[in-house]
Amino acid sequence: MKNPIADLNKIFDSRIRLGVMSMLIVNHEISFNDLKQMLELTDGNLASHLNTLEQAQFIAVHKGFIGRKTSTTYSITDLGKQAFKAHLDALEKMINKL
Amino acid sequence: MKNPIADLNKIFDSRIRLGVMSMLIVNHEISFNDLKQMLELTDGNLASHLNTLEQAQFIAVHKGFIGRKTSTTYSITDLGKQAFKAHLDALEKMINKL
DNA sequence: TATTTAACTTTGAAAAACAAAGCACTTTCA
DNA sequence: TGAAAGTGCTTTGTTTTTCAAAGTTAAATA
Repeated sequence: MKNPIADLNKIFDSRIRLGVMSMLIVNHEISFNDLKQMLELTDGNLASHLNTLEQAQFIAVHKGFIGRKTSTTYSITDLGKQAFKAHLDALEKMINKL
Repeated sequence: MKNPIADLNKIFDSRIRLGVMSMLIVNHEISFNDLKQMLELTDGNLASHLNTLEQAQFIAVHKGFIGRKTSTTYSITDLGKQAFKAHLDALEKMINKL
């Protein structure tokens, strides 16, 4: 038998990063503020998790405006999509022995 | 829209505890040593995660023998089964927007 | 002009993860 | 018989991660 957790991606151990990714898979683009409210996080906490995901190049940041107000939005990258799907596959494999 | 991570169980954020539970769902009983080898962990690390799961009453410990050698085995409790399934449901709901 | 909002960064504390070593007990091997 | 090895821990201490709170910059609104 094989180590069932070896293929899980460490970046997605965090529920918050998992939540961000799952939201970005569904919604093409989401603002900082929406993520914050949806996941019920403080600014600093969200920012640091987004940073981790950006470092890994799993998400991309877009600085823009709504009217003249700044609005930062985030989207998933191809690499991020790949990694997330691989993680979900690993989870499934681990669990589908049920 | 609802917070997608609110229903995830914090105990299962850990890949190791997730791995232990997934193994115990499939195999009725597993020894300390087998878990250790399968998950590639040090004694201390495994023991502390098992302790967390035991505290939560998600697993039960059985001290026994194989021949005359001591052998501690672990099994999942009904509560553990419930909690794990609820976690998997939450994961699925989070992801099945795909 | 004062306040608010957005999106951070910085700081620091608390919690969690982890490896290594020690330990009690038993068994096996030389 | 004595040394080495295995099982299943606990203890210790370090590293990593998480997180909240406060500070920051810049623009918008009252």
